[in-house]
Amino acid sequence: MSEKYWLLKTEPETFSIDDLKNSPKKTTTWEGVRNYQARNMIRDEMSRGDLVFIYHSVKDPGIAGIGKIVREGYPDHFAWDPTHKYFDPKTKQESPTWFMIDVQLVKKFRSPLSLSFLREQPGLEGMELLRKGSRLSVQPVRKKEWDLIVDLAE
DNA sequence: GCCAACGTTGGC
DNA sequence: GCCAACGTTGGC
Repeated sequence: MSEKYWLLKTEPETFSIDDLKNSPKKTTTWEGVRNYQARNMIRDEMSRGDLVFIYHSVKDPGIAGIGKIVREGYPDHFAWDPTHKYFDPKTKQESPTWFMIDVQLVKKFRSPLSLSFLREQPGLEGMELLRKGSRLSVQPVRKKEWDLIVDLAE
């Protein structure tokens, strides 16, 4: 069973790779995904040990580094907290709608790979991230794309 | 700030 | 089940 590769989006003004770096054990919960397609990947497909790119969206968009899934999908309890911004009144404790994972920092890139730089790279044309209108906050990454990007970062 | 792309909601 | 209206995401 080989590890799989993913990309996780975050808005750095909400939670950045530096926040992850400064977290205890460099590990954080990754909650708040409220999209069914992304939920399905978190709940059904991600495994402990899979690697993820940490992608910063909106402000200086680009891949900032690498993380590792250290806990597989489990119910996102923030959905049941009425005071929390991720509260979802429609989901029930008996049948959780939303799931979260725990992610540990593996490395922060010396300099992030910007979206515009990635667009220029031969071999990445088919990447979900680069598709016009791509909004998924959790995306699968092909092994060849993963390897190419890791090479570019070094 | 603009706006294209996309997901969700709700009337019918 | 269709689809218009609306809200959100996110690049630029």
